[in-house]
Amino acid sequence: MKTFFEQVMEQTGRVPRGKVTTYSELSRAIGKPGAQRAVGQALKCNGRPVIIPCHRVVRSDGSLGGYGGAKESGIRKKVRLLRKEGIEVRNRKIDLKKYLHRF
DNA sequence: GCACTGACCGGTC
DNA sequence: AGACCGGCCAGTG
Repeated sequence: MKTFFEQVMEQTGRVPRGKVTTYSELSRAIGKPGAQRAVGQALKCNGRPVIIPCHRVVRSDGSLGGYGGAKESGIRKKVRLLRKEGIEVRNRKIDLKKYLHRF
């Protein structure tokens, strides 16, 4: 049994390019619905966005949520990465109906 | 083991 | 649409 962090990172890495997932869906995929806060902890602590594409994780309402470092700065980069993957980003929000990846 | 924290969520105002 | 509130969960001191 891996740690919660390991599970989160693994699932996050499974999100294909051009799609996104929510903290809620992620927690559900791990088998702990309602552990979205913990999921956020894992992503912020991973400290390795290189091997873990945390920019593909957004909030359930479509807002980007957060990212490492300063809010705006991190968000800015996140938006850029998402757009690069072919995801339409409108004012820090995305269309979950189109880009939400289900496990 | 208790208390506080946080890249959250859903509902309400 | 933006702001507030209470509730959940794992990590940390």
